[in-house]
Amino acid sequence: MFLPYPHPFPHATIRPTHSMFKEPHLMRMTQMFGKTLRQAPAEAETPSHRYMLRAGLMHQIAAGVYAYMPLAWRSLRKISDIVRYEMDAAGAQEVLMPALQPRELWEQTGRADAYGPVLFQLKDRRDRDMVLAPTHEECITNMVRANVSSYRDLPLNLYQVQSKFRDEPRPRAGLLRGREFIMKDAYSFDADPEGLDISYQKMVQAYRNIFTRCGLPTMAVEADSGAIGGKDSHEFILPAEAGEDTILHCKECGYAANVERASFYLPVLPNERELPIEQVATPGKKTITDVAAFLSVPESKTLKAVFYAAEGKLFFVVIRGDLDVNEIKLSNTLKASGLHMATDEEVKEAGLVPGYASPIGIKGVTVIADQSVTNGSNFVVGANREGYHLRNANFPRDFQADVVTDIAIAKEGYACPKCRTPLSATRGIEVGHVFKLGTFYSERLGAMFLDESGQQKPIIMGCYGIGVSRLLAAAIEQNHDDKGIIFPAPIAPYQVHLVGLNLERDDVRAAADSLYDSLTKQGFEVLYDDRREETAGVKFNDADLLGLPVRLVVSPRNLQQNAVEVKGRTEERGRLVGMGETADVVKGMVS
RNA sequence: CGGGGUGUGGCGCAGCGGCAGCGCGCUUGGUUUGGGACCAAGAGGUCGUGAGUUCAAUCCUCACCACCCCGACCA
Repeated sequence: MFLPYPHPFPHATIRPTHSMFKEPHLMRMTQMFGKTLRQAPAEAETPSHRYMLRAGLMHQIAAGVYAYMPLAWRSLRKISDIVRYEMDAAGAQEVLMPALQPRELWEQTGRADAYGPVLFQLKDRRDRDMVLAPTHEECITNMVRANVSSYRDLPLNLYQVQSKFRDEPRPRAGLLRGREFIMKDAYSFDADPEGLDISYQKMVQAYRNIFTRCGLPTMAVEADSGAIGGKDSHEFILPAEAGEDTILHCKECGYAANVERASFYLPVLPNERELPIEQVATPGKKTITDVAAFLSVPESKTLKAVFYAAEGKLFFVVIRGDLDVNEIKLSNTLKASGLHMATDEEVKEAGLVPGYASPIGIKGVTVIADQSVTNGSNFVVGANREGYHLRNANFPRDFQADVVTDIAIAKEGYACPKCRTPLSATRGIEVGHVFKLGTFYSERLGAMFLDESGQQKPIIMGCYGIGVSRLLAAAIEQNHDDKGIIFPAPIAPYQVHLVGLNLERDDVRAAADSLYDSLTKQGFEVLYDDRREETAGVKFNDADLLGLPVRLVVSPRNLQQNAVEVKGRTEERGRLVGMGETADVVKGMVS
């Protein structure tokens, strides 16, 4: 092999000690692709979106579709390397699956329709229906089916890190909700429920390790498992203002749940003697607030009637007046798709009077009661007659329900279901989600195995996702100030931002070059601002914007003392360190 | 899918029937140099697309497209 030039990376054989990258990680700003913007593009509002565009981390190609530029890609690689390490450590094996799949595969599980318009669909040249995979349960189950046939092949855990596609109704906030995004998904396969419990717990622990190692503390909360998920499901939430999820948690006992699923303790009302029912005139009083005030009773002594419609049917929902319906819980109870609040017309068609509807004497409509109707007595309810309500309605004396269950939404300040301490609310970003899937996919796709007694059984599955690209955005969402990004050290694109000032001076440039060289040789990842034409202010502002953990300044002023200024991104001001001690000081800051 | 908004140079914006402008960025030369320097000279635009009105359309009308925000939705 004959090289006409000196090798461009003379340190390629040096093994880095502080970096997870095996290749040399040299980068001078004069060479780096991507530039910073003083003003963020107008379309970006969320901090992470604005900073990622301003700092030259990514480039938008379409709504919810972005190209990752070198800095973002380095950060994403660090995240996915941590993910890979922990998944491997937990015994999972990495695979890579196609994004392009036949629609037929999705028809076998019924999810082609279930996903609806969110599923990207296309045709190949032979007019065959194809999809871009939004997730990979079908694909992996199909693959496992062909390769697992005995309990001896189990347990098994396979994972992938790759792009997934969802035609979201509304892409949002840059990488927080994209239509093409990078996701890590792991799928576990077990012979029995106990095995699934173990696989699940291993993944939960791996997730805690991953987020901790990324420098991103998350909370694991109980989550709604949706229509297909099994009984257990947890989300990993990164607290941040821009988050789309609301979490209720108890500071006393640690209970934490997504509001979609959170329950709460409802104080027991004193048992009253049931009084005879009576009608009262309540002209023009349609809302619970009005009725309660008009009759001088607390809202907890009223019952609220709410109507929902789904799949052409009307559902009469009764809940205590001081509570509100959680539509997700309701939807899970009804197992109906397309649930929505019924219109006044739909209500009238069922022979009911909006504003004065009553569960008493109702026929031909499914009645769902929140369990709160059993907590309290002598309620005020509608009389199903314009302008009238009934006093002293009692369950089950005066009305019955087809289902009585928990369909109430929890709110901040309500009592913790476990210890009765008032619950706190936090907004957060869902960065991970684990499910116990059960046998939904294995049954439909025929992924069976023979157990020890020779009996054929469906494999029991779990799935475990981490939004890798979303995690990057979430990290910035949680870690920034008015100057720019504040990267947690483990996922920063580079560890050190080396700023050279007055580089046209030979002595300064020589010192900065040599520090860059030396740190790089020792395995540090250094982004070297070697631009001669930019002023100090520009360089400092770019350093703040890019948000690398450590900033080093080599300048004539510092050089007089044979020193380098060292400043952490979050520190107010830097301190001078002898040139020779720089590496040790930096090491302490990034590890 | 409903409501709202925006499309003019790489980014931020102004212009509003009659020669397409400003700031930043970019190029060249010079002066500067520790928190987004200064002077001078330049390069760069099918004014989102199509149709219509008009002597004349970036501007008015209509349709479409794209992007953003709120909501619905988000296994």
